Amino acid sequence: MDVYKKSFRYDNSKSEEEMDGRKGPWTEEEDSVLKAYVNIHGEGRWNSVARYSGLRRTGKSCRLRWLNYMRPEIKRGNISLEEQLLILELHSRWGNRWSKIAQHLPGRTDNEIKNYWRTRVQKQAKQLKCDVNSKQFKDAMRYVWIPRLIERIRASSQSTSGQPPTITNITIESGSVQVDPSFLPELSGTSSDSQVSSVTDLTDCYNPQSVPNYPNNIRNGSGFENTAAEAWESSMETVWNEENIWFLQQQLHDEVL
DNA sequence: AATTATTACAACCGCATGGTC
DNA sequence: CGACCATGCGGTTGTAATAAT
Repeated sequence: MDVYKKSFRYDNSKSEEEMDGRKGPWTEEEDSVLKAYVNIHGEGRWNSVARYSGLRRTGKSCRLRWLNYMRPEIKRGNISLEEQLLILELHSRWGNRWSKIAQHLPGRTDNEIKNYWRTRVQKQAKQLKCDVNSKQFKDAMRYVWIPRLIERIRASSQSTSGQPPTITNITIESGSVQVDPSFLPELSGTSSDSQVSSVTDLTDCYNPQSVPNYPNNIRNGSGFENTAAEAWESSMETVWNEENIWFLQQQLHDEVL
């Protein structure tokens, strides 16, 4: 599932770099060498990997390539709704502790989560003309974005009976998270989505004056097109274990009460 | 159809941390 | 204790792909 197989055009052909240590995108040959070496010797000792594998890369580079791209358990593809929810929740608690957050998302790397945050979440904040750490934006996330995600997760679980247990089993105190689904911001990230419109939705629906009495005051959002988002969501692969579900339930419980 | 703007994400960098001598 | 080295982490950059104009 190599979605991202771009061929960057760093100048990889310089013989000096070949001697001193290459930079830029990894080639398939390099990947093969790294994979073979790690399969034999295991992870860690990255400087040794760099030194003895024949790769002209730094230990750092080898480590990064392995952890963020080549590990067999790496999950590729779009971030699922459940994963988005977990990222938002955990980030609200831990801030930019990407590595820590990633530990609770099996198959996802800190780099991927960081990229998700920067490209999606920070962009929303920018559109709202507020800082990502501001109360305004945190309220928008807490009272608009997250409930929306929960609703969508619930909806998707109801439409897929017989599925393994998922995060959709979360129980939230009645009345605490009741938001008109059509009101909430678009979160999807497919290339077919209109990034601008999704941002505009969040901007439009967020009304600082009405928020203090949330959740009852969140109303009147205009709907927006979900087609692309739903197509994207339906293609998601979600792997959840009991521990993750329990963990998120705790997170949500703490937030709601 | 061509050009410009935006998005996604791999990879790099600098700094922090921890282990060893 | 301090110097050195390896590794980990978070911020940032660069570029291909895609969307918008």
